[in-house]
Amino acid sequence: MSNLSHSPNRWLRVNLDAMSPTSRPRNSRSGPVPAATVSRLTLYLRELGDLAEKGEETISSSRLADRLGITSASVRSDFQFIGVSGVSGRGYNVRNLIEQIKDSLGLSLVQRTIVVGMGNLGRALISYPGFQSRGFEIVAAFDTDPRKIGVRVGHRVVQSLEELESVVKTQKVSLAMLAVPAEVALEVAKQLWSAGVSGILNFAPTSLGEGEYVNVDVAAELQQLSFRTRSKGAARAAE
Amino acid sequence: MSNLSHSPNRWLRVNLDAMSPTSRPRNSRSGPVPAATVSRLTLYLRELGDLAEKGEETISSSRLADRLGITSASVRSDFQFIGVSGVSGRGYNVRNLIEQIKDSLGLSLVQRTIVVGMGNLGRALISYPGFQSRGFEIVAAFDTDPRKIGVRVGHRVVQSLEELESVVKTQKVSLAMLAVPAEVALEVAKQLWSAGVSGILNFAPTSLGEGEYVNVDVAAELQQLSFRTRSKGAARAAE
DNA sequence: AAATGTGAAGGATTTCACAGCG
DNA sequence: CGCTGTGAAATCCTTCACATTT
Repeated sequence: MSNLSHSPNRWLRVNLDAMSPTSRPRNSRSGPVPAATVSRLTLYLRELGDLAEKGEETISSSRLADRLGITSASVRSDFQFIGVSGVSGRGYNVRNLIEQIKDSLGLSLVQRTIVVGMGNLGRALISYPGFQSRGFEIVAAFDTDPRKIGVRVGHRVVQSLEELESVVKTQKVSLAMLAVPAEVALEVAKQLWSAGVSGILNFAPTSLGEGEYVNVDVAAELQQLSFRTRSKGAARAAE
Repeated sequence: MSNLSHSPNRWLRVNLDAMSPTSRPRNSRSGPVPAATVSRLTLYLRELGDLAEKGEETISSSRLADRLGITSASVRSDFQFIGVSGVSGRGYNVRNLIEQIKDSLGLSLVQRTIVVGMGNLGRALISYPGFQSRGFEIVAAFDTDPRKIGVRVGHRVVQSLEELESVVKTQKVSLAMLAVPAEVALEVAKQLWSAGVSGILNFAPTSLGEGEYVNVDVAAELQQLSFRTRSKGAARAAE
């Protein structure tokens, strides 16, 4: 349930009648939010966070676009998909924009997250300070290696995978970051889904089959970078 | 915005059985390789590596497609872009495929890479064993913190950024992974480009402006995952 | 004047569907 | 047969351009 209990305000003009998770405002460019839009929404959030810190109150589509190297039309069209409106001649209200993007990404409440696999990468993830401010809280860490279980990493104690299901339930975990060796990634992923996790961010270079997941494959990104530096001399930076 | 792709015809050469290191086929679906294709090529490489290990000699577009959750037409069309051909009724030769994809991504030679920033993430990257087999060698590590310089991480000794330029030159470094705090990322990126690095894989959640780079923003990926798990119940897993 | 909101145009990418080959 | 190679169709995404709003 999205709770937009902000006081009415002249910048914000959304139809927030009964927004159940799957319903969309209808002054939007109707239809489902395109994947390309979703991916840009996360970038807008990043920039808007900066702007808010600097005390900026409004932002125009074209200034925001410039910061990201995209077109202003693209920005406006993305905002329409999530039903955000601005003010002609002035722009969009930064604070509202942040709330509405968060809301449409399912980030109005902090998402409770776990890390599975306490190798170098898993430990780095646990200690990374940037999650909290972007909507995620790491509530537990897991490994199978008995030598690692019970050890403190950051400010969490590593637990056995046997405790997975109960932790997911009692702690209301929704997402997991999977940082285990590729050989076991699929197997552990199945355990995660069956324990009730709803999505996995997978750092192993493997497909995970049926469930909901996103891969982060650093070597693959390097390979794409390699291609760009070879072929086009004047390529646009992207992310 | 301006689309300044200025790559009409660079070098066009055949690469069927005659072998010449850097060649670009012409029985391709002419024109530049689409970004979407490039990103899938890296995934094909991953799967093909597995298949090769298992001793498979050929693979059909549809079996490969199934493994990645995409369509076989997509696979065939991607292969056409890089001028790879298969055999009717049989499929594609795994070993050749690997070579040709590597070739078209600029990976026929190992790419010499550095890591800048020896925090938790930088150290995890240095120790990650998966780069070598996918075409990258980490040849040096850098930090600015005097307490870290001279320290051994993995099997490299951390160097000062002052040595950057000379290392890039003498070691023929082409790519860098940037794992420094967001506040200094842009500044360090400029140093990297001016030292002669041709592409940067940026782990800080910031845009880097003009040069050639790709961002890996873990929190942003989590946010996209969050969206997917909220909205569509029957979403396709992707990467 | 400055900026939004949006049809319509234009590209890019994906998928279809099927002829033809081994 | 099974599978490739490929035009053509379909879909998705981006950008243009301009009327409209504050």
